[in-house]
Amino acid sequence: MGEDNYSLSSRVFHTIRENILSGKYAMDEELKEKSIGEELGVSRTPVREALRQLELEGLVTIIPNKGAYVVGISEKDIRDIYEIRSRLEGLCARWAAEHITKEQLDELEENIYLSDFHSSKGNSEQVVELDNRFHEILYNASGSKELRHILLDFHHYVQRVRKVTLAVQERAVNSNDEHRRIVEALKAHDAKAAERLADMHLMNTIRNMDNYGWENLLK
Amino acid sequence: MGEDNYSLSSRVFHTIRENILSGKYAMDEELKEKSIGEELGVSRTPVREALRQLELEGLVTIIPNKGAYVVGISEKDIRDIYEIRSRLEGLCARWAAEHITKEQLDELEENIYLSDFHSSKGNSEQVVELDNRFHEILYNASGSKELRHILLDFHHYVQRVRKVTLAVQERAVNSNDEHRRIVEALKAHDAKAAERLADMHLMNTIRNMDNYGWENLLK
DNA sequence: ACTTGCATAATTGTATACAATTATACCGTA
DNA sequence: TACGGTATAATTGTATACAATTATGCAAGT
Repeated sequence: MGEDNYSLSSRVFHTIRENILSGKYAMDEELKEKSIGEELGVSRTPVREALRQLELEGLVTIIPNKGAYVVGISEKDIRDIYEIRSRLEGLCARWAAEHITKEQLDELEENIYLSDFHSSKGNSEQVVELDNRFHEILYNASGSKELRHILLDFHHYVQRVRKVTLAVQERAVNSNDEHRRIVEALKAHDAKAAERLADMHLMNTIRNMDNYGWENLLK
Repeated sequence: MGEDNYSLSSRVFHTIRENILSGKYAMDEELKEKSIGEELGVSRTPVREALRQLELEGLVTIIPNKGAYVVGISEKDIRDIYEIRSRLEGLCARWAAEHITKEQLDELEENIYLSDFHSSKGNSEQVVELDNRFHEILYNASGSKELRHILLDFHHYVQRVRKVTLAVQERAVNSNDEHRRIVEALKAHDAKAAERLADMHLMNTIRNMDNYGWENLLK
C-alpha cells in the first residue's frame, strides 16, 4: 500500500518539497545537487529536474552557475496566500454548489464525521489529512481544472502552518464546524452562502493565526 | 539588444512555452526530447528540464516512460481563468491602491498615453506589449510577491487569446479606457473603486470574447 | 483478413563524463 | 596583519552513454 510506482525524478521532487515545507531544509539554505543526490541515493540528473520544478513553484531560487537556495516564507506571504485563497475558495465553493455530486457530498459528510472524532481525540495528524481531503473534494467539485490546480498549489504551500494550527484542538473543532456549515450550503445548492462561508472559513484561519502568535508558526 | 545571457536550459524552456502558446506545437502533439533538442541545437538534458517545468505550469502532460504531450486549452479553461483573474486582479488593484508609488503611477499614465496612440493606429503588437506592461505594473504595485506570481502566470497563460482580442481596434480602445479609469482610482487611492473597476475590466474581456466568437479565438 | 508472438527500433529514465564557472586556500608582498 | 593573485577544488551546465521501457514491423498461425 502506498507503494506508488512513480518515477525517481518525481519522488525526488516530492521529497525535496516535503523537506522544505517541513523545515528540514532551512530558509536560504543552499541545496547542492551532489549532496542531495547522495542523500536520496540518486544521481544529479533527477535532482536538477526537481530543483528546476521547485523554482517554478517558488520554493527555491536558482542563481545561474551558483546554486539553488530555499526561499523563505514570511508572515506576510502566508497572510497574502490566505487572503488570495479566501477569494478563490469562495469562488470554488460557489461553483461546487452548482456541480457537486451526491457521492462527493457523501464523502464530505463522512469527512466531517471522522474529523469530529479525531479532533476530539486530539489526533492532529489525521485531522490535517482529513482537512487536506475536504478541500480537495471541493476543488474537484468546482469542475474547474484551472481553479483546482491553483488551489491545490496554495493549499500545499501552507501545509506547514496548517499542521501547527490544526494541532490546537480548539481550532480543529472550530474549523470542522465551519466545514459543516459549508457542506450544508452545498447540499442546499446555495451558491451564495457557500461562497460566503468558504471565504469566512479562510479569514477565520488568519484570525486564528493572529491569536496563536506568528512567532510559533514560523518556528 | 535582447541578447539575454540566460542559461541554455532557461532559453529552451521559454522557447517551448512560446511555441505552445503560439500554436506552433498543436494540442495533444507529442514533444520528443530528441527532435526538440535537434531543432533548438541542444542535447536532451535541457529539453527534459524544460518539459518537466512546463508540466508544472500545466502546459504539458508527461506520461512516465511514454512521452510529453501538449495540453490543449478550451473555451471553458479560458472562461475560468478570466473569472479567477477578475477576483485576483480586483484584489491586486485594491492592494495597489494602498501601496502604489508616484513612479508607478507615472508609468501607468505614460502607458495609457502610448496605448491610446498605438490602438488608434492599429499597432496591435505594441498594444499587447503595453497591456502586458500595464498589468505587470499593477502586480508589482500590489506589494505581494505571491499575488504577483500567480497573476503573471495566468496572464501569460492566456496570451494567445489576448493577442487576438486586442487586435480588434474597438476592444483595444475600450480596454484602454478601462485601464484609464483604474488608474484614476489608484491615483485617488480609492481601493474599493480600483477593485471594482479591475474586476469589471476582466469581466468585460470575457463579454468581448463572447461577442467576438470563440471559434476564432481558439484557431 | 485478423490476431499473436517475437525481434528490432525508438524513446524515455538515469548515471556519468567533461566543460565552464565559481568558491576556496595558500602564497608573497607591502 | 591586510591585501591581491594564482593555483586548486568544488559546483553547476551540458552532452553523452547506458539501462529500462515502450512502440513498431513482420512473420506464422488460425
